[in-house]
Amino acid sequence: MSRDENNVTLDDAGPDGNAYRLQEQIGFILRKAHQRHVAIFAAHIGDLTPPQFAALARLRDVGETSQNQLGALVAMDAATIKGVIDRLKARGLVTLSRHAGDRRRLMVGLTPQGREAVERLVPLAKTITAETLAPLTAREAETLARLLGKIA
Amino acid sequence: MSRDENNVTLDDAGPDGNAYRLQEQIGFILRKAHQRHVAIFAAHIGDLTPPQFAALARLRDVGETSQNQLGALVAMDAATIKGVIDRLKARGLVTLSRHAGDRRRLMVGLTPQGREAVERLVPLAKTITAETLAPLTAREAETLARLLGKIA
DNA sequence: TTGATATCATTTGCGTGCAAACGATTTTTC
DNA sequence: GAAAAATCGTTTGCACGCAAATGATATCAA
Repeated sequence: MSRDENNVTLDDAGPDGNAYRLQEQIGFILRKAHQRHVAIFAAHIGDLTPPQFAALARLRDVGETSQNQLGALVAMDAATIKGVIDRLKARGLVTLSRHAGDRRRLMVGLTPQGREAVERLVPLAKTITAETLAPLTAREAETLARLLGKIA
Repeated sequence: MSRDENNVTLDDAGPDGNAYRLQEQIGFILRKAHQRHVAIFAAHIGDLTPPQFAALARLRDVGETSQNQLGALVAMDAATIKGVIDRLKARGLVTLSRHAGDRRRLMVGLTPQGREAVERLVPLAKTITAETLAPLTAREAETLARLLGKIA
């Protein structure tokens, strides 16, 4: 063996070992991990999606807020949060009202049923988090959450 | 201070500190991290989505495969991969043909343009991975990929 | 005050992502 | 070989998620 000492990779790679394997890319793994979490969520909470639950849970914490503000709190743009809120409204879990001082704002609040739903589902949500992290040790789960938070 | 020694949490929590904060749940952080990655992807590769690129990249690695098989390789169910392939087909990046021995199978292959697109985009894809991981050290990135892989 | 700009919300269009039901084709089982 | 079961693909319906365009209202500046 004279030249070509970098002959370590398993498949096509340039002379500097610069292969591109989809399965190793962070975006691909991220998508799969997210998919698994959604599946676990659906298995435990069948009648509410993760975004819907997120909106309810955040609403419980911060109280009545404008629709777009709530969207910012749960990482949804204006178009997306609108659909989520519409569906929660149709199920009687939130109330909508115009802001007194600013007629552009659409205020969103929890109904008693909405609040009851959050309280009832929080234990399940904890289970979902635990099951998602089940393949990891407590220490690893801590690390994952921290690193993921950095790139989120 | 006599009882209630666990008084550490910042907001509502039971006597055993069991608060539920949405922002700390792995599913929520996962969704946000995924969103950021998709945004970075779109900023670099505007005319192809991550799933579309994933299908092309995997197709380059494994050669001609059936539609559902390819779906399994890129973590998409039958309904989803169909839409992705349809759009790639419409853009002349893949070819479709019936399998000789099994007339149920729809074989998918790269066209010359499809192959050219993959080769051209792989460097950009590497940049996208790097930018997504930019907030982390090389060591942290390694750890994140490993832990994420465990829960994916 | 008015005119420009910013903000809040809505709508449309497109692309995932999944469940469920379906038809067509194998493969298995008896 | 015929019935039953499995596999491959398609279609429909629903729910995000985002870009872009639009209308209504508020705020800022001249």
